[in-house]
Amino acid sequence: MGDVFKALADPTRRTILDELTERDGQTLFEICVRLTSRHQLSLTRQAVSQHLAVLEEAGLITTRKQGRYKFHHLDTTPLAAIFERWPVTRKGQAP
Amino acid sequence: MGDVFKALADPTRRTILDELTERDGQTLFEICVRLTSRHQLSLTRQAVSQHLAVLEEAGLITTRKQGRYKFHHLDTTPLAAIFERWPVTRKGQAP
DNA sequence: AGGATAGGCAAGCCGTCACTTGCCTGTCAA
DNA sequence: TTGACAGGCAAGTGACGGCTTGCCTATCCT
Repeated sequence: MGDVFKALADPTRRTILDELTERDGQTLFEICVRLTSRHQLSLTRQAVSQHLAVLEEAGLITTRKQGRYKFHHLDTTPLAAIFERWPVTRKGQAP
Repeated sequence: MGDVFKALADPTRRTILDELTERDGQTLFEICVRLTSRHQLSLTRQAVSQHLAVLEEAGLITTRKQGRYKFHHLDTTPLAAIFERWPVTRKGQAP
């Protein structure tokens, strides 16, 4: 479970999750392009690749290889464990 | 929002949140004792104090000072922003 | 077949972070 | 009032993390 938070601790990785939320199943180069063109993040391909490896190890993304392409898919199920551990109490909720 | 994930990235801080979930409004020394006695974590008082500062800056705990005691209270409302950003899709949920 | 494309592996650099050590401030009780 | 208790403020150290550089493998297209 610690891997999930470690993965989410980096702002670039959170931006990657945002990009996959908007358009799922992107490849490494697509993510690189969108990070530079839409978020002004000029990162090396290897840097993004390492970020994706961290996200995959945390279980937040799954990969599907097809030919020479590797597509990345978002998986938010690990986030559900957060709420089971520390229930979120909003205003007006019963104590 | 990045402060929340940075705060949750450390296992000791997550354990502190667990302790405050079980018993809210603890003081610094109480947390120290419970970390050592129940979680086998032998940390200095200052180390725990720094962890609490990080958690407070992230908005995950609030402090209430009374005399020479300072009580720490859990606040899980920042966690709600996680689900608003990346909706958790459980199995059997409508696409 | 051969070049171009998509991606992987490994070492190195630099900043941040967790933790300690040392000392100082404020509050309560005897 | 003086010590004991609860907490705070730094500065220093060692390790981990993010990023780059350089090179290598695999797949597709002409």
